[in-house]
Amino acid sequence: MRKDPKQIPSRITLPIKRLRRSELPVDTLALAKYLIGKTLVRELPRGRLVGRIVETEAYPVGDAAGHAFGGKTPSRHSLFLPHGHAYVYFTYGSCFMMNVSSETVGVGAGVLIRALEPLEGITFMERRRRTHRLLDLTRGPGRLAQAFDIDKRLDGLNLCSGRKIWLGDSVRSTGPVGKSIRIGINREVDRLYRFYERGNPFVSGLKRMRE
DNA sequence: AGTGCGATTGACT
DNA sequence: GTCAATCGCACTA
Repeated sequence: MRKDPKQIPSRITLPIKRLRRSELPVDTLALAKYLIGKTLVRELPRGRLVGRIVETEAYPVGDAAGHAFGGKTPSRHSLFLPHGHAYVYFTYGSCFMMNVSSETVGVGAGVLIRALEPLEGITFMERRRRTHRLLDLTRGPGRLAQAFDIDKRLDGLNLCSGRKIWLGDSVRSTGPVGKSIRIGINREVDRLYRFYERGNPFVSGLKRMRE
C-alpha cells in the first residue's frame, strides 16, 4: 500500500507554546531570522491550523522597498505598531499577505511571512485552496493567507496575545537558515533580506538561493 | 473622479 | 519559460 504523503504532517499534534512578545527580537532582520522554524497558529471555529514558518523577508527601517517607506497612511497603520503585531494587506486584486510588525511603536517596519510547512488542519487548507497538492497549500505569501483564512479582519492583532492567530514556538529543531535577495520587488534588489530553512520543499522561489 | 501600480498567482506555451 | 487578471490604495486634479 502506498503511503499518502499528505497525511504525514497531520500526525504532528504536539502542544505548542506561545511565543511571548518579550522574547521576540525587536530588530527587523533579527526577527526575520528568528521566525524561521517557529509556528503560526490560526484558531477557527472548525479547529486549529498550524504551519511552520520556513521563509520570511525583512523590510527594515528606511528600506525603499518597504510599505512603510513614504510614511504612515491609514492602510499601513499596523506596520507602525510595536513589534509582534499583524500587518495584513491586499494586493494584485486577489492576494492578502501578512507581516509581523517590527521595531518600536511609530517606526514602521516588518517581516513578511512568505511560506509555511503545513502541520495541522491540512484538510481545511485543501478546501480553502481548492487543491490536494500539499506543496501548493502554503508556499507563497498569497497562498498561505488563503489557506489560513487570513484577511483584513486580522490586521492589527497582537500575534502573541490574540486568540484568532498567534505565533508559537518550534515543534522540532530548525535546519540551517539560508539568506538571499527578496522576491518580487523593484527597489533595494540587492539586499539579502530573505531568510529560509535550507532544503525545505515548502520554501518558494528556490532559484533565488545564494548562501 | 480618474489614474497607475503592485512584497502574486494560476493558467498556459 | 511567459503573461494577464484584478482591486484597494495613494496620488493628482
